[in-house]
Amino acid sequence: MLPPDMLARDWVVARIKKVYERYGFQPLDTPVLESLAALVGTGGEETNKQLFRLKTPEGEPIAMRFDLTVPFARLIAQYPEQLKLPFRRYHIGPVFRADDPAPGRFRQFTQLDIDAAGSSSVAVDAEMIAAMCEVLREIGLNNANVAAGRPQEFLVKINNRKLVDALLEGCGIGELERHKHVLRVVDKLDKVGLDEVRKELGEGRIDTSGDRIRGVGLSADVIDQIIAFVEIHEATREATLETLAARLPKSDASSAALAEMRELATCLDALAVSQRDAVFDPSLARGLDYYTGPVYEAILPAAKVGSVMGGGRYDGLIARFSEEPVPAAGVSVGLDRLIAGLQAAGKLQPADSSVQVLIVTMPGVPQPETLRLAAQLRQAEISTVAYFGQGKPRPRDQFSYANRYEIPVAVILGEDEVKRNVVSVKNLRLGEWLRRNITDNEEYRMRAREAQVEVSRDQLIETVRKMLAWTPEQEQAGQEAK
RNA sequence: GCCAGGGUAGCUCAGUUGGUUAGAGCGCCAGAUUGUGGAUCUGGAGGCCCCGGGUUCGAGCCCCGGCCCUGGUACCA
Repeated sequence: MLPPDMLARDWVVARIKKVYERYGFQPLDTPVLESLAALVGTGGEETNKQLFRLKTPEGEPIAMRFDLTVPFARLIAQYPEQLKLPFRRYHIGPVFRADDPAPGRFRQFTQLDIDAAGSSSVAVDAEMIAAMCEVLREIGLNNANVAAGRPQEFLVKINNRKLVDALLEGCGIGELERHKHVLRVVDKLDKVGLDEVRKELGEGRIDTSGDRIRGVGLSADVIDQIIAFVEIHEATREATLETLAARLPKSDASSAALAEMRELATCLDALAVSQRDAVFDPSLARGLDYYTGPVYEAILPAAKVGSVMGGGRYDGLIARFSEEPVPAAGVSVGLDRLIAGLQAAGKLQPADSSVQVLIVTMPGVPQPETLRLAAQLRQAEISTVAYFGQGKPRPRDQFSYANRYEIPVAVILGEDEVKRNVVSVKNLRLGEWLRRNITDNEEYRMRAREAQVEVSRDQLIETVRKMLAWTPEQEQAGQEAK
């Protein structure tokens, strides 16, 4: 990964960590490799196939982790003495899936997870959702102007496995396989639309490429019931719940699920999670098999990369590693996908480097002079590089270099400057701005030094700082003031 | 797996009914400009036209086979 991508990535990671720590999650790390037994069977058949399998030199079967949730569950189960519950941690690291790579889908990618073990309270789920929204806002997305007609920049969808289960069982669909088939089809709602989903739940349909697609084969009234459930979109989470309550088949399971969602709604309100940022969406279906309650997912509507964050409650997972059942909930951020999405939405300004100052030297200037200058700038926490390229250090090449790496300020140290104990400091962005409309070579060259001042050494830092703070807008305002 | 579209310069792509020396833009390098970048102008480098076979006087282009990529879709009992 080259510097422009790494700079963007580090920026995003730093923002996300800040939010996680604000919510009281502590950092933690685990090995990339886990014993195969720990990973198999935790995420359903799907994930078993996606495992990269290996062997230790001793012949033990191991595999590379496909997410950070399962290693977390293993950890909680393994150290009951050392970890006092409830326990919450965040975790950043690479995960691996032996899948066919697709847009926004990679074989190795980085996840940034938060998880909380040892509480079955929906308050924890609400905090997960609040943290998701806050992360997305912290990296520069917001929905504040949606009312004014601006597009939705992110959306967190919330559903509950228990609701879906109650619906399908109420419709007489008991078997797990058909259950999953229905969810797979419903998941396509955004992509293919209501009519196509309706067909696929019944007899099947012919898709745009002419392929026949096998349907689930449900009867018309069951399909109607599912569609009626899935298409509910009210203005608030509370209103969605009311409509939901009216349309769900009555049963103990459905009233329990509804009660849980009402409580979640109350908690979200208390956390001031905007109705615009996070909605109840009965059509949300999430793949992983271990979810047992609320599930959540974040999308960036402007980018077609799929979901960028996902999570939910998995009260049964830790029990697979220990006698003690431990309830837990968590959220994963697919970092690479999130960054791809931000870029697609034009929300990340790519930078070529984070260097602030280039020291431009002339032939005949002793290197120790240059290094002393660099040290002075670095002392002041200014990121500085001196040009030590091959060949004669022509100033033209050095300015060209600064331009290539978007270094905003040049500090020029020539024989003149050394002799008189001064430096020349040039604001390269201002220089570009001043000469932006010139097409005549003569004039262009004459105005080469316009953005440049000569200062004594003890004014250097102050001068550089001012230039770093420069923006075209500020320049515009200054000009108009005159 | 299936359907569709691709594979030509570092990148994005053009390439006429098959015609001899394969192009453009961007990028890169150099010069105009020996202490001043990005603008402008001039010049230059850079190609197993995916691979193998075939048709033809002649193939980047047509035919057959393969490989790879992209999009869509399915399967993952």
